[in-house]
Amino acid sequence: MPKQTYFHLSKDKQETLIVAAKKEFSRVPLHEASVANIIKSAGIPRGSFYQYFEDKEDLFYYLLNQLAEKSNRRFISVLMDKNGDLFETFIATFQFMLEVHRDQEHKNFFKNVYLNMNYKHEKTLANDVYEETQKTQYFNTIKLIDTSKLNVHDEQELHHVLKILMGVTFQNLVQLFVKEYSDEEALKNYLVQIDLLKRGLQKN
Amino acid sequence: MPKQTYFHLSKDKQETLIVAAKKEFSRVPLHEASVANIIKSAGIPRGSFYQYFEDKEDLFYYLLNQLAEKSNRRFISVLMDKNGDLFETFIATFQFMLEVHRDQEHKNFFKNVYLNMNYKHEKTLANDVYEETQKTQYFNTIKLIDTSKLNVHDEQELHHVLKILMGVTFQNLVQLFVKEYSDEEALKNYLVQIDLLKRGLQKN
DNA sequence: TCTGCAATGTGACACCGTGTCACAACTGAG
DNA sequence: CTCAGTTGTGACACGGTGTCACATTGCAGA
Repeated sequence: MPKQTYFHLSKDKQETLIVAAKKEFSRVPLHEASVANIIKSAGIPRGSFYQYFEDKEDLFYYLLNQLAEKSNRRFISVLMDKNGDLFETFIATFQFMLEVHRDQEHKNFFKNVYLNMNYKHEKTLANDVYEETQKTQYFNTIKLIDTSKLNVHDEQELHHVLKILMGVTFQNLVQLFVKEYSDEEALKNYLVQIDLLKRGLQKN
Repeated sequence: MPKQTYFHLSKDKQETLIVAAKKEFSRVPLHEASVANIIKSAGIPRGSFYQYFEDKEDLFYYLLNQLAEKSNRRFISVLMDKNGDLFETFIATFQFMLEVHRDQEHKNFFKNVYLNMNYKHEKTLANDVYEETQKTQYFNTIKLIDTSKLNVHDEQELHHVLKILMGVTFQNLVQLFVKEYSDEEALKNYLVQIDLLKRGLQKN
């Protein structure tokens, strides 16, 4: 989390920092990004940077979290639109992600995120970061799911279903960049996997 | 891949390097590891290191690949033992992984691998690295699978099933370190997920 | 045994990035 | 106008990387 000093800055300056950061994190993944480039691009002295952020990771995860929150809100609203249908929601979300990632403004940034998707990145994207909101938000989301269509017996199993779906979804987004799939191919593969998940991998 | 020079070294010296590398990569994840520590521990000059390896990544992935190959051979032999039962094989492999990771010699190394599991790590562990062997090995493995128990219609779907199972397996191994589960808890969770995958997430 | 080329060993060095710290500038309450 | 608290600033110490000129070794052929 950025330091208080950062939040005392004018919205303008905050935005400038974010833009500069995104530019650098679009160029290279986190561990190759340099503070030097960010400050040059934002036009602030080095010392100031460290007044605002602990380090580049602090800024990176703040940025990633902002984008994740947007996605998360979208996920919830789609879930409501689809009357709690989890599969439909995941598919719609995946499609939306394809669009977002196609967009030049975000493309390279997400490429660097997904190709270096480690636990902390995934946790951030799964909106698991700032613990206060985490649990309540999770329970609110869970409540929206229509479990009557799901093959689960208790909340425990529902939790695992979510884990599986998120895992598979992330995996497919990673593949999008690794294999340089077209949107159509990526979606096709994802749909096959979702279908397999729905109907079960084992023959009855 | 290490340079030829490395392979010209005596087995002893090779082993010393490997031990030193593993020590450093157990201490910290790849991007925090330093060549300085490896050479100090191995007792070789800096210049020599760069005679043997392109950089520390080269050494890291070589090491990881060695371990992955061991796992892979094990996977295949278990698959044969279990007469091609994919689920049984994955479960047995997961259990074996739990044992291996419990072992102090490997524990921290794998912790650093899994908590920073990015695409390249996963690809290496999935034994996807050196392209020549990759495809033939994949097809040989596939042939061993008893598809009569699986809810798949073609090889394409089988491929996706493998993707899903590997993804879920990796995810659970990561959780082992993130949540610091006991072996029993980790296995319990994994079994719940495998069971869900088998029977399908959607109610009939 | 000697010669000379190719392969390997070596560590000082140039370069680059990080995070800090002493000091400067600003701000606002009294 | 003052002064304490906050923020701005950039030079700097530190540590890590990969290279390169030179030293050493190994070995084939005379």
